[in-house]
Amino acid sequence: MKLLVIDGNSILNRAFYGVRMLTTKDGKFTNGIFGFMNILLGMLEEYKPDSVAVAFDVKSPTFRHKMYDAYKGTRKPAPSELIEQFPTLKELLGYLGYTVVEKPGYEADDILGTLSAACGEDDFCYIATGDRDSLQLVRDNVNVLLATTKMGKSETVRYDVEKIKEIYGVTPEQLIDIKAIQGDTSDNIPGVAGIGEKGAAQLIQQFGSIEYIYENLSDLDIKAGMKVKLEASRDNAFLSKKLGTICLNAPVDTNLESYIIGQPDSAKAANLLASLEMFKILKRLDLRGEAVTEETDTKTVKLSAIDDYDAFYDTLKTNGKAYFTVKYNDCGIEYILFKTADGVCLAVNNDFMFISFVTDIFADENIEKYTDDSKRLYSFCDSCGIEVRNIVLDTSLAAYLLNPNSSDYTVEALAGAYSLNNIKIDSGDLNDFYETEKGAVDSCAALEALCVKLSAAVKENCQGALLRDIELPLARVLASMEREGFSVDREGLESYSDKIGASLESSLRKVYELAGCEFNLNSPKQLSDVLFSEDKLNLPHGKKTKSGYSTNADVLDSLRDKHPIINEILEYRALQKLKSTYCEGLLKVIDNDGRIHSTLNQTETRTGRISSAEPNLQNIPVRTELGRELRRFFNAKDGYLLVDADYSQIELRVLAALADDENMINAFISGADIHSITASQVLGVPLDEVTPNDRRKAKAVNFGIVYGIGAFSLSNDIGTSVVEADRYIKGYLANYSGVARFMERAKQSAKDNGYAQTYFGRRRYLPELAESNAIRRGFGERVAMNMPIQGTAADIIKIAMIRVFERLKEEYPQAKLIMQVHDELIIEAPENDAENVAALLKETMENACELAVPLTVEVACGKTWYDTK
DNA sequence: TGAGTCACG
DNA sequence: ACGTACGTGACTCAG
Repeated sequence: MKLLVIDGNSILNRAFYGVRMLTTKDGKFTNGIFGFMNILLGMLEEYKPDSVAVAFDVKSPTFRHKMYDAYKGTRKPAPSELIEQFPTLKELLGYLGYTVVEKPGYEADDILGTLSAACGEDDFCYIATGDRDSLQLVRDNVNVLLATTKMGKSETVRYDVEKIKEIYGVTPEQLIDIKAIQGDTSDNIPGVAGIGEKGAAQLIQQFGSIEYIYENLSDLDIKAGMKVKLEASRDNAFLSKKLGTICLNAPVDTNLESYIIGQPDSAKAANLLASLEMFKILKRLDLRGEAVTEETDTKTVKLSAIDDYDAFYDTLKTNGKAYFTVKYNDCGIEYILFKTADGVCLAVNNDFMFISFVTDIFADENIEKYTDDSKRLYSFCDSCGIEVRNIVLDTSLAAYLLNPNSSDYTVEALAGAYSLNNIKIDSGDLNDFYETEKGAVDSCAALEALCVKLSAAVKENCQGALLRDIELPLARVLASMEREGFSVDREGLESYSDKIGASLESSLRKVYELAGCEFNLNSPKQLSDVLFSEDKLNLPHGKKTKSGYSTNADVLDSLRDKHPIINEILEYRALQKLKSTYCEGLLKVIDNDGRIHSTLNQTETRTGRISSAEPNLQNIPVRTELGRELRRFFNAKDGYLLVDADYSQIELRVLAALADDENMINAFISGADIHSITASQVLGVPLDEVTPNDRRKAKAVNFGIVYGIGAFSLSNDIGTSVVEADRYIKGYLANYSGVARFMERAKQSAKDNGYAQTYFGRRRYLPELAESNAIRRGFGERVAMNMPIQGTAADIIKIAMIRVFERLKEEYPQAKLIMQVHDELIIEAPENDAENVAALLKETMENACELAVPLTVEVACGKTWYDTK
């Protein structure tokens, strides 16, 4: 019999602290269970036991923290986030067929000991724990699998008798004697006062046991000082040995047969895992098949090839709905899978009929389309002139609205999330196809049911309009923007790159000279060594990071006048960034058409913004002149101009409106500079007496408020004392009392609902608000205040994008929207249309949303992006 | 792969 | 006593 005995408390503890905080959408904490299952599954795969017992302490679990305990002499109770995971884990283990063993009055340790001792000659026992104390249980047929969590990755190390000998130089039983001398404050084991780890180990290595040592104490070759210590703690040493010995005869069932892995209750296990949103684990356990037979109704779906396109089209027309997924390859569409009432139907792109078939279907206004990646579909269809009409659901967009705190919106993941991944495929003649395209077929089989669930959930959340009027139409706009791309002057960028490269080299040489040595300046670690080591420049160091002292711009800035090297390093950093990220990075991604086509992600951010990647065109430099020069190479093609418009202070205006703050609303209506007005009101001075410095501070507070500011950070930002920063904030909130009330309301509402939301009903779930860790809870509160503001602004510009796109198509079809930078839109328009397009753009953006404050837009035309500012 | 840094709104 | 403003993406080093 091969037995795996797990110290449930210890492994769950390790897992909890080793895995980043995870929660389900409704706020249940799951990171410990997740880590536990990963460790368990890893062990099951590696050691293949036929019996499994999981031991738990019955008393409430504690958080063992040696440093803390050494100081306090007690144990800190485990946080509620961990405690609440115990019952669920036990339930799950039960469903999976593993025996949970608990005995009041006994610790998990004792159960491990007892079960391992119950193993006979023909048995083998693995003990899984994170606690080194259990190493004393190792025998010829008992190994300990010690789980350690290093940098979020769990690793288990197997200890057998030899490994113990190698590491500790003693037998497993002698570990008890070492500990009896050494003691352990966290376990209240006194040990011998004055002798620690090293001394204890040496004594036992040399003499074997405390019994032998004390029986022959006077004769042994031990230093006199140590003998005195030993003598003084004689009673404690024997007491400690007793305390440190793990019990081998706890009153638990020692018949190993009882622990043979039982038949899992697959349905319950699958349901529980699904409710914990652990789809990876679910998949790894492969519970799919059996889960179906139990309680959910079995669905077998037939996979067949469409042989008659016309007949198939007719059935779609009759239904008025088409559920489909598309597989693309280099040449276009490889095949399409349709989910119908009868099953999954395959249309392969292998004849001329196929294209006319899909063209007709996609363009058919009367067929509602349900699919999984509408942006890609629009993009492909645009590229070959196929119309796409009436997409009513995109699973990724719906799921993103339901919960943006996710990173995987594939149908596969979503089917898992909604427990729809238990559909069997009857592949018939298409067995070969199914073998190679299993994932796609399984996904399509779940598509219809998934759409039903997602639609219902969106409706329940009152997010139907958000989906229908914003996200779905936006996908088409983004597809077009990606396809259009941004024209770039390659030669100009190359020569700029050379120029930067030359400065970079000379800058590097100057740094080496000033440092008196050569090193890798790109390595913060090496730089920190050069700057702060006593034998190098020995500059005063600031805050520390995990791997040394920070060398970031803030720190360096404060050292500017301490050493001439600092300026040069900052210069080097700036140049290096321009060269590697912007010159080389951008040159690499200029397409054959001379344009850069970045990807605009619609389901990436938690606030509802879109993001740009490969390359990111939303962070092209603008704040320094040298960086801003880069924008000269982003241009309009021949005969065209760029039309660039950006919202003025959109987030503050949204805040004023959401907060319904009369003061702030009037400030915006007056049309004067908001930062100056703020300074004037908060300081109680007339508007024309506001100094630039006052304005600068007010501006910092205005920004900070949007982020859920604290006095500390503000003081850092504007270079005043924390006390003074606090005064600013207090004054600000007293003046804008509506804003103060809004912030409280936002926090309370997020706490009550579990999520923050925008004006348009976009949600962001905030499990952080339920955490006991004050730092993380504070973060949750700041997000609760920020998300409605940032998110509402994001919603507004999305609406503007859709309207601008539609109007351009109608009125100036040659002008194209090509870029969005959160509060800025860029159009490439024919020179002759540019002025009109500029007016259209400004008007559409300003009227995207009716708020209590006006939205104002500044617009400019130019040949390059640089020229539009 | 994660940490550190820095570009943008 | 803690750590310290929201949201992104890319590059580099080092284990």
